[in-house]
Amino acid sequence: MKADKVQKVSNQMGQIKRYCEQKGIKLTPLREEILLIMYQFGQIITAYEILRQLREARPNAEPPTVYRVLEYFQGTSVIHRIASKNAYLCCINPDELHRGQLLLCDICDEANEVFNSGLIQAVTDCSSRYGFQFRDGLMEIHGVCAKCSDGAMA
Amino acid sequence: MKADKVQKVSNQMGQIKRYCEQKGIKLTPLREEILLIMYQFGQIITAYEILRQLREARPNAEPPTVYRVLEYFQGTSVIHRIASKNAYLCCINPDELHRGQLLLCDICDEANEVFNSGLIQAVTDCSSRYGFQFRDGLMEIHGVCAKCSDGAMA
DNA sequence: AAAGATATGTTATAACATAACATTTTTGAG
DNA sequence: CTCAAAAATGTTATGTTATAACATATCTTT
Repeated sequence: MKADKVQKVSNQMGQIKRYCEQKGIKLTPLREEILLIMYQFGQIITAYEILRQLREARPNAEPPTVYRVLEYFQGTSVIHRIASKNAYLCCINPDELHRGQLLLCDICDEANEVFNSGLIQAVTDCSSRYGFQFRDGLMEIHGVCAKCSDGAMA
Repeated sequence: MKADKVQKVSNQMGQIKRYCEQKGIKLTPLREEILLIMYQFGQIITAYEILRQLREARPNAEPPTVYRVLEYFQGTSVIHRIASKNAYLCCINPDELHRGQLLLCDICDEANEVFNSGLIQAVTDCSSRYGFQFRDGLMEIHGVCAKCSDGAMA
């Protein structure tokens, strides 16, 4: 792994640890290992991919081990579940109340989490026109990312 | 089943048959049976629920039988797959290019398909700010429907 | 009637997720 | 400190969703 990536992951781990301490979110060795796997993976990841990697250190790990940690972190806004991909992603900014938009590239599978309050407002307004109360959460938006739409790709 | 519901389902079947004929979408006995099951169910439905019902008439039906029909209809914009629910729904208005918004009630599971071009514009605009090309499709919006937010519910 | 395309049948398994109960570890009250 | 409750993790089994791969049947066109 390249040095700059090691540094990046290390920064992310430091940041999330501070966040968890502030919020009273308990980290355990298992939970930290799973966060580390997710940050190192650097993109959306499935529960079973986490399991495969976790087994390098813990050969006896079973699905519930992973799913319980994922559930705990979802409940504490540390990670998102991406329903349309059956995958998970560490939240870029848990302070933003765990909402925002996820721009999902259908070509390269890259996920870019952004926060646009105008769009949240637009959805809220549109919904209310039908008497529907929009529940703030992560909105999954599918399309093609900048890299993939810039020529280059066949 | 109540008479008005029978009438409604019958109308829906008539409408979709005309639509398919216009568009060159081939209906077969199996495909019609599955559409009928979906319209009669009247809400979002899982592939395995369709399978259970299909087996009343075709006891030997297996998952691929259902999934292939669902795939065919998705490709022809006759039904939507709802990723966040692992479920399927007949499209209210296939002519609207198979896009729009699906207001999904997290309490009663009701799905209401609507079409708001302003919202599509808002999402397109927001996405493009990040160099992302929004792919028009069904947007899944979670929240609470009018019925469920009107007191009454505990 | 034959050839190719389309649709469906059939068997097996992959991929995603949770229920239920056992054990271990942590935490807090007394 | 220590015991009891709570929290976390281990373990086994199974539920749920979806597809791969190959066989057979039907339809279509010549």
